[in-house]
Amino acid sequence: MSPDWIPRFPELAQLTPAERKLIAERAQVVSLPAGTTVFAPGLPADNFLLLLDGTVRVQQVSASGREIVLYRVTGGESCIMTTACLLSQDTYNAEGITETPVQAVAVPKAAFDELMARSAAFRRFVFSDYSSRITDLLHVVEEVAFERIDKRLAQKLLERADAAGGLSATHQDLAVELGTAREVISRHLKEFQRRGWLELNRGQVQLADRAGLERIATGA
Amino acid sequence: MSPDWIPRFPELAQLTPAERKLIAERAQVVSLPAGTTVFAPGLPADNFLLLLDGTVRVQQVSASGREIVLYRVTGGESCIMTTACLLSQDTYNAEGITETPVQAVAVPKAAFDELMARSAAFRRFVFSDYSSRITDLLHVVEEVAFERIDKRLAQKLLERADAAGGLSATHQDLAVELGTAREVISRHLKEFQRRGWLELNRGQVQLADRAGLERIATGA
DNA sequence: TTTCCTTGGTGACTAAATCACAGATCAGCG
DNA sequence: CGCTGATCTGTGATTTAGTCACCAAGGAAA
Repeated sequence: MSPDWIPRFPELAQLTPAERKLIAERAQVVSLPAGTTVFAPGLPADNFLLLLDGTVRVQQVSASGREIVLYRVTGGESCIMTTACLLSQDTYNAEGITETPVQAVAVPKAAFDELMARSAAFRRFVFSDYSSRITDLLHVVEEVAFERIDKRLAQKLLERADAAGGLSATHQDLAVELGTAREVISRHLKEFQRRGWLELNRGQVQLADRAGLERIATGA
Repeated sequence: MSPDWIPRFPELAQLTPAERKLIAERAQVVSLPAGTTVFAPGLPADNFLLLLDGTVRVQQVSASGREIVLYRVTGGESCIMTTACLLSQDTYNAEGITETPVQAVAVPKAAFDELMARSAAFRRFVFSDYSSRITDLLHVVEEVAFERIDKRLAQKLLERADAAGGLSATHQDLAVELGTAREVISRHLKEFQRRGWLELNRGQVQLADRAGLERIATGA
């Protein structure tokens, strides 16, 4: 009884029939509306999540209330932070929130442990997820510690704009993406607009000259 | 044949005799002089390292040459970053360097995989190490993104000074600890000295008033 | 001693963050 | 429709951090 979502995770293609059966019996497909807190300090985290659809945003909140987006988990990936939370003694202040409606497979901790014990493929899957997240975090450290805000903002705009160059986000949203202050974003956006690289409207950014942004984004 | 170093890792106390035998036969105790590069971009990483003695400093280097210390691995801990490097496609720019002479147990990748397959205790050990490192990285992100340099510098001085309040480090060393510029450190140290909190000599900082530093370090 | 290298000091400037507002825009509602 | 409160954006003033360009002191080595 191989569940029909297995093909969504190429790394799990090598699971044996018995392992597929185990996962089919013990895991549940869940639907979460946008804005659901998937994990947070203090919340019990007793499921390993495999995302089928939608995205989960993982971010950190400081004592002073400022926030920074660490990374996003999308379809075909797993959200190891949930389980990592469990293991760490130190409390840490990262939280995961669904950005869109999400369909996910929830694997209870006991089943997760059993799969880890039995399946080399499952172990590889989990480890590669850990590695990706560590890579993501290293990337955040590098950006925050060493890169200029204008460069990071240009990168983020190019990354998050849709095919038509549109992007729905307030200045505050963009500030959280980069872990900076709203005023800083407002000023840089204004300067980008002055240079003709984009148009601004309340809650909306419209890219007008990707090449200009790309020059900044690559550090020219 | 349980190797005599097993008690150094409490999490491994529950290994069965067969698992101990496996590790005894396949792992090697190695000695590394201070300043050895344990892992780095481009270097093959084919051993899982368990530290017996000494410390490994893990740091990140930016394109522009600036550096930041991410965390340290000390006796009784394992250095998962080495294996994490292997799994991640994306190149990343963290490197591990021994700060002191180091004694470590090197477990070859094949033996590591076998232990992961056979021992729940070993899996818990590895996962708890992953979690600790993620926690460390989250802490770095938080500090870099949200905290003031004077506060972080005071914390670092208190953390790294010996019992007598002495600390051998150049201003540049301290700048790397915090991922900032040498001049910034020089100016803050000077100000701390002016307030009577410490004495400065070439390559040496001597704390004179821990209470003063602690007030800054806790954000007063 | 002279030379070279490392370390630390400093002024001038740019970038970013913080603080304190004020104006603009929008959604909901009487 | 026209208020009202909430959200979003703009902006000046100030502080903090980072960058650039040097120079000088101290120590090591030739």
